[in-house]
Order: sequence, then structure tokens, then C-alpha cells
Amino acid sequence: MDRRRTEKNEEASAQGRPTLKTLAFMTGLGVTTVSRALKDAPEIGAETRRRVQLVAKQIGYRPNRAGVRLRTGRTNVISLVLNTDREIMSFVSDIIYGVSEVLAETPYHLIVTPYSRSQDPMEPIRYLVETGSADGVIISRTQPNDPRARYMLEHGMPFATHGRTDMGLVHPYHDFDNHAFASAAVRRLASMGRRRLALLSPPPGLTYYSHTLNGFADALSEVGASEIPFNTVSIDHTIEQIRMRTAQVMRRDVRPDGFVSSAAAATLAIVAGIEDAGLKLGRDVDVVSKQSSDLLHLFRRELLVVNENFRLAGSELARSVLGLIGGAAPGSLQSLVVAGDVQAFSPPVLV
Amino acid sequence: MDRRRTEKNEEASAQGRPTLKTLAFMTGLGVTTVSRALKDAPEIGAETRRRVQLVAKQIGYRPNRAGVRLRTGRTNVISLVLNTDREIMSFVSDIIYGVSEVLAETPYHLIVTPYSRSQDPMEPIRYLVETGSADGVIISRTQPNDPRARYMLEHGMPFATHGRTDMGLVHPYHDFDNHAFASAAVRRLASMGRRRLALLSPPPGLTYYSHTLNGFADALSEVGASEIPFNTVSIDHTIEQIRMRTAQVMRRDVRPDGFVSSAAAATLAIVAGIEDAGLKLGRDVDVVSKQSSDLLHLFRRELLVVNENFRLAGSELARSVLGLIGGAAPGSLQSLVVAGDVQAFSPPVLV
DNA sequence: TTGGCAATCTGTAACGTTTCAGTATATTGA
DNA sequence: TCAATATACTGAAACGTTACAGATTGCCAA
Repeated sequence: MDRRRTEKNEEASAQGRPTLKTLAFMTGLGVTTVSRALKDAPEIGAETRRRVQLVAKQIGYRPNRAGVRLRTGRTNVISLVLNTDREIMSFVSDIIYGVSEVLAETPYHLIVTPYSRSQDPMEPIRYLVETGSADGVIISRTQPNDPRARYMLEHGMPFATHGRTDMGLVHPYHDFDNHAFASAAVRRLASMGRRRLALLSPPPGLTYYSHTLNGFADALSEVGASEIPFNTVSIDHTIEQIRMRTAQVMRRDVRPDGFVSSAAAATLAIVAGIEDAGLKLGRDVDVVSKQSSDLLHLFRRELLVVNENFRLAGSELARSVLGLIGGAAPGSLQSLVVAGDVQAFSPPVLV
Repeated sequence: MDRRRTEKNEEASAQGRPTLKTLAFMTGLGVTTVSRALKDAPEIGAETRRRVQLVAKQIGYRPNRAGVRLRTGRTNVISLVLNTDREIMSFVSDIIYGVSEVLAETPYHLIVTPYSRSQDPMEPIRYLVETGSADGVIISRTQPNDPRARYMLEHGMPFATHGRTDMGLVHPYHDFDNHAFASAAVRRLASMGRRRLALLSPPPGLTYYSHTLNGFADALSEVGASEIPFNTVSIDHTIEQIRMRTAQVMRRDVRPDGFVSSAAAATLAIVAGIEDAGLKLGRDVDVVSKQSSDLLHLFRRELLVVNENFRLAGSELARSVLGLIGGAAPGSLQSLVVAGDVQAFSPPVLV
């Protein structure tokens, strides 16, 4: 008995990184007691609990993730699933930062799970669920009837979506009110006398495609303006495709005098196309665009912008998944950001 | 004996996800044999090996990461350490995709470890090393005397840096030849008759700051042009700061007639500042800028650009860390991308 | 026939954690 | 005084994997 103690001591003190065994030796307690003391279990004496926690803090004890994961199945990992070639650049960067910001105060790590054009979007989801590689998942490019959301719901994998679904199933989401954005954009253009409007929409299939379309259409009829069809391209197309298509439509007799664009990079292409056709922004045509960082006004000050905050989306999504994992009701973890005002260029204040 | 077998069977078949035990039962072999067979150990019979691997593939066996990690210490994780508020937007997005691309074919996961302005850059590194949370690390914003690189070298943590160090220590890196970029930019501007050049440099402190400065200075003296000091701002400053500072310097009697800019977003600010001062790009001043996606020519076609491929950087860095983990010599895992030509706008080919 | 030796295969222990089923000790009620 | 009970703690087992130290078998030389 004494002998075993001694062996244990040596093992414990020889270790590089402290484990429960180390703490057990230092406090003279059993491993079980230490484990329970660290998580404030009620059957541990108040003083013992304090003592263990003090020592743990002193020597910088951190639970071994592999040990916890093997024993409990909890990974302490949140996975952000991203499309490798269709995702908006600033979206990736900002949402990662937003998620990180929230996870930083928790034991959770962020792993990025990519999938590419060629792959089935379900593949990374199935992988995560089957291998139990994450405690929670965040997905983007959400569809009205999203097989990924359905699958995760069926398999009990906590998740949050960027964008809403429309399947009659309730789950956490964060969304930007694209209906409001498109309406506000149309109203603004109408107020400037623009009457023939074109919409560069999100890719059909995603939920916010119809939100945007509806907002656009609702406001069109409200203000009595008409639509110039522009639905052979979406913001998923390349800069070149959008540019060329814009130039084409602008060379027609009946051409748009206003554009609503759902993404900043696409807006650059639209403007380029407008100018390719020999027309001038602000004179012949106006453009309202969403943007996620304040760059469009540097590009052309005639542009009208509405800001969408992806970093906020990231934090909200992270908070939602954590909440869900923590047992909160999915319905209470949904947020919708109302679109801000359409903003014209305002010159920077010189200091 | 028979009884134990039976118990094992039941356990094995009741399981959701197959483990070595499941495979052992199905093949009638021992767990050890299965484990060894899966990794092509020589002391396993050729037929047994094939049989085990076949069954494993059939039932979709995937090693449990926690088990492996606990036993071996190998995490199968590569960590990308990013600064949350100073990193270039497209850099984050592209490098993540580049890394993912390479890791996708391996058992490795990518975890993003962020740190913010307020934090010591060493903190995430120490965390990773102390907790053994990753098998390899990728860092950016590399400094000539980089404490993170030194620390990881001392502690045997495999890593690769984006950018070189200058400490006489050899480690994997990937870098863009910023000396060549700055020289080429200066030569191009000189060839257009520009004589008073300003440089918007990377932040002082980073290794490629001096590379850029030296390339700029070397070419300046080579072509006999002069420098207009512009070192109160760097690409780490805000758009507004750069814009204002540019406007200031452009309103002076002796003002730059050429700019070299180390980042695309900063170039937008420079151009805005130039125009704030009532001057015209292409007439009064020319600007050569690095960019990582082909957007600057949409912005102003007078801009001259040099492309830097961050996605390539990501893949190269990932390949390097994996190589290092695999035992390759660090010196063989270094790559330097020569800067491409300075490119003027060329109109898109209409299809 | 025997010993030796490859060639294959196997059980046990350990990684660090949590859970289960306890065991001591002190405290209470009668 | 005794049993019952609450309090505070503990060892053993298990999660899935790999490394170590065997064990079994067949074959060949002597």
C-alpha cells in the first residue's frame, strides 16, 4: 500500500504536464475526488474543493482534451463548414473572427471543415456526425429545404445556420433581413426617379434568394417601378460573367436605370459593365449594394450601400450553438438583423 | 473463454460506430492484429492484412481520434494562428482554403487559433505547445527575430512561417519575394517617367518590411529616382488614416508622382487620398500595388498590379508542416515565390 | 526426435478522464 | 449502546488506441 503510493508519487512528479493524478498526489486525495472537486460536485467538502481548485490553478492544470473526449464523447470543438469556392471572401474572414471571439472565452476550439464545388454539401456534415468530430456545427448557404439541417436535427447534432430554412423545423439561426434590404434599395432608387430596376440576386436555391426577390418585387409594385430581368447571373457567378452580362443589358434600348446588388464584389463587376457600355454611374444609372466592409464608397462615391455585419453573424451563430449545447430551447436562439439604412457617400471628416 | 467471446460479440455488434474491437470480432482476429494490419505492419500475413483492410473499408471504419490522441499524443491537428484584427481579409480566406485543400487528403483537421491586438502573440503559441493541442502550427506576420519561431523550435513543435525570419535558425517557410516586387514596381514607375516615389510599406517589425524597403531603395538608386518619405503610415493603418495621409502628402509642393503599395485595400485608400487632393491617377501619379484577387483593375484601370497568391501560400505552408512532421529536413521545406510582372489593365475579351 | 527459428498472431497495460459502486467516518435517533 | 444515515472520500472499470512482451504454429537442420 505504502509502496504503491511511492510509485505513484514518482510517476506524478516526473510528468511534464499535470494530470488529475498529479493533483491527486499533491493534495493527498484520490483522483476521483479531485475530478469531482474541480467541477464543483456537491458531495465534496467545501474546503477540499477550494484547496483542489487552488492547487489546480497554481500549477496550471488543464484537463487533457483527449481524455475527456474519449471518456465522455465531448469534443469541445465547434465546426464551421465552408464552401471552398463560392463563399464570399470577407464572409469567411469575418465570420471566423466572430466565432473565435465567442469561443475564446470557452474551452471550445474552432475547426474549419471545407467542402468544394465538386463535393456533395452533405459529405462534410455526414463526416462530422458519423465521426462525432464536433459538439456543434455552423453552416452557411442555407436552403429552404436544407438536407443538412434536417440530417443534423435527425441525428441530434447541435447546429446553427447562417440564414433561415423553411421546413417547419425549428433550429437556431442568424439571418440578415434581405427582404428589408431589397425593399429599401428599391424604394431608395425609386425616390431618385429610377423606374427600371434590375436585381443581381443571390444564387437561386438559397433561402435568402427568395427573401431578396420578394423584397425586391414587393417594393417594386409598391412604388410602381418595373423590373428589367437580370436573372441569368447571380452573385455566385464570376466577376467577368457579371460584368459582361451587365454590359449586354446596358446596351439594350430598354435598359435598367437602377441596380440592386446582393454582394460587394459583384457590384464592382456591375459598375465595370455599366462603364463598358459607355454609361455613367450616378447619371445614367444608380446602384444600391450590400457590403460587409466599408470599401465600396472608395470605389465609386456614387454607390449606395447597405452594411451587413458578418462578424456579428459569427458571434451570434457561435453563441447560438453553445446555447443549444447548453440545453437552451432552439427557438430562443434565433436572430434576425434588420437591414440598416441605405447610405450614400459622406466625405470623411478631416482631422 | 467461450463465454467471454460471446460477451465480446454482443458488445461489438451493439456498438454504433465500429472500433478495432468490432473489426476484431468480425475478422476473428485480436485487436492488436487488426490495429497492426491496418497500418501495414510487416509481421502481419499478407492475406490477413488484405482481409482486415477490406472489412474495415466495407464497414467504414475510422480510427477514433480521441483514442489515438490519448495513446500516442498525436492530435492530427494543424493550427493556423491568426491575428484577429490586423490580418488582411483575403489573406485569411485564401490561406484557409489553401491549407484546407492540402489537409483534405489527410487525416488532419484545421483549427484556427486567433489572438487579438491586446494579446501577446506568444500566448496562443504557448497554449498550443503546453497543451499539445496541435501536431503542427502555421504562423503569419513573421518577424526577423521571431520569438514564436524560436520558442517552437526550442520546444520541438513543428511549424512553418508565412514570411522568413533572420535569426540564423532554419525552419520551413513560404514567402513572397517582396524585394523583387518593390524593385519591379519602382522600375516600372521609373520607366513611365516617374521620379519621386513613395512607398506604403508593410508594418515595421515584420520581416517583409525590410525586404520591401530594400527592394524599393535598391531600385530607386538603380534608376536614379528619389524617395518621398511616407513612413508615418503602413498597410496596418486604417483606410481613413492612409487616405488622409496620402491627401496631405499630395497637397505638398514636392509630392510623389508614383506610389508603391503593399496591399490592395490600402491602395484604395491611396487612390482616394490622391483624388481628395484633386489629382488624377494616371496623369499626375501612378500607383503599383500588390493584390491577392483581381479586383483593383475594376476599381481604377490606371492601376498597375502585381499578384500575390495567398491560396498557394496556404497549400505550401500546409505541405511544409506536414513534411516536417513526416521527418523531412526543415531546410528542404522552404519556398520563395518570385514576384510576377507588373501588370497594366487589359480589357477583358468579349465572348 | 528434438531444438531452434521464422512467421503470425495475441493479451495486457497504459494514455487521462469520468462514472459506478462502493467504503470509511462521523452524526443522528431511539 | 446500537443501528441507521448522512458526509466525504475512494478504487476499479471503461472509453479506443498502440506498444510491449509474449504465445502458438509450422518447418527445418541435426
